[in-house]
Amino acid sequence: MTASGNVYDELKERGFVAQVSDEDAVRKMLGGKPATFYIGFDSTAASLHAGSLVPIMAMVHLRRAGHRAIALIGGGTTMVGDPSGKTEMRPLIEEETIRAQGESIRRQLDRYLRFDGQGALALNNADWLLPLSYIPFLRDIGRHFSVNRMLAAEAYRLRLEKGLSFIEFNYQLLQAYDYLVLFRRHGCTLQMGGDDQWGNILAGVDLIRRVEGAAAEALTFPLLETAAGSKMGKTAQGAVWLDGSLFSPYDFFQYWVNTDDRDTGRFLRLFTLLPLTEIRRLEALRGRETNEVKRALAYEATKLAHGEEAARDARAAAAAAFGGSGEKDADSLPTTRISRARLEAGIPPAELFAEVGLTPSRGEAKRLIRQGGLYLNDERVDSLDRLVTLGDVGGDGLLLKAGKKKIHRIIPE
RNA sequence: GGGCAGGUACCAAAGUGGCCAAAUGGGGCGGGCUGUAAACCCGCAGCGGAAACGCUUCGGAGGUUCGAAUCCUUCCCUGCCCA
Repeated sequence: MTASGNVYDELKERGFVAQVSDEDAVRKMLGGKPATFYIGFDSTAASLHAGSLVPIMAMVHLRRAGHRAIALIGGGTTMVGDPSGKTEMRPLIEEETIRAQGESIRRQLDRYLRFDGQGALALNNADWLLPLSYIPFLRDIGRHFSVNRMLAAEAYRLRLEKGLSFIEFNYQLLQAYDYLVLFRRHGCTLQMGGDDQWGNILAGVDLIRRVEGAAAEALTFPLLETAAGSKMGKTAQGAVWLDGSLFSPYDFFQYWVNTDDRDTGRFLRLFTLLPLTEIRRLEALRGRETNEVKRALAYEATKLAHGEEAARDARAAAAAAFGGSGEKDADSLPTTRISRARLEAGIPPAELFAEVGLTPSRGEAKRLIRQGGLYLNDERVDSLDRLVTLGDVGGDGLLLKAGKKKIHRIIPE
């Protein structure tokens, strides 16, 4: 907590604030009695990813300060697709898929927010969007929107060059309408979202003013990029999913450990609940010690996403893999069991590495062998036809490494 | 609906009958240096194969040809202009 004790100031200090409609009004709202706010999550995938952690953590902070959180699952809006900031149209998603994905997103959010129907609730805009009638909607809501103004918006600029279909052009109306519905039904007076949502959120603010004559506020979070300039929450292999079956807690932990030095302070503020005083201490550390800091970041973030036990396991596995400090635990490493018989016969290394998923194909494994990038028990594999046999297996099994960081363990059975 | 320009690998973008598994850039991956960081240097690059070589790929489907990403037909998609 900051000196003022106002969550708004805490959010700001932690780097959550990109734009606010009316800073004084928002500070006042969040400094007083419980206010109701919402953030929308479209159901475009079966899992949220690390990028979604910014809005999630913002909700967690506000919730801890006693405000009422509404997580709005975009079961209706996902049927349409948000063009904001996108270079091209997304393929439409099947209704059934959207429903299922929305449900799993709701479950993920529950980990962080604990939906209790009081201080935190999960709603789905499919409930009011899907039954809408076209003509009444146009007359009641559509008339408040200026096409001229929408076309001038930054969020559409790219799309005006590359093409924007009418269905996507409607997205903003639906999101604005969501805000209106939540204002009416739940007294929601603050909508937050990524900075690319600024236009959509303001459209809702305007709509509420026009039809209800009331003030509602908007707050956006910065769109994060890593110091290296890549999008937060994405790796070359794909998204850093919050779902442990899509992206293991171990990999999740490692993702954070591999944070760029320049990002650690920023990330500690955004992605952990550590007090600011502690964060300031940690980010002052330099050199080799920054690895300590990154482990703290990784541990906290993993704990929030997967629970304390998974976080401890991931930390132990990382220690085993990299020989760092902390308890080591080879059992926590990703492991595959291979029959004794196959090992006795001997397995070509490329086959083995590809089989356990350390390399996408045998060809890639061979490429790595030629480049000296594959290791058996930390010894470089120097030949394509040196077979892996039972003799290579030690007490903790057989350790495979692709590059210095991707690790897998083999246990005979 | 008409005219024009396009659809190539993760992205961008060359290639316009054989020398193309496909230039180049970015990204990626590996090695080196380091701190599981950054920067920098070197290298790799469809799948299978030790290799020879084989197989699949240039929006989809057909066709011409000894041979097609390249030519023809047709369909789908996108942008621009006109309606």
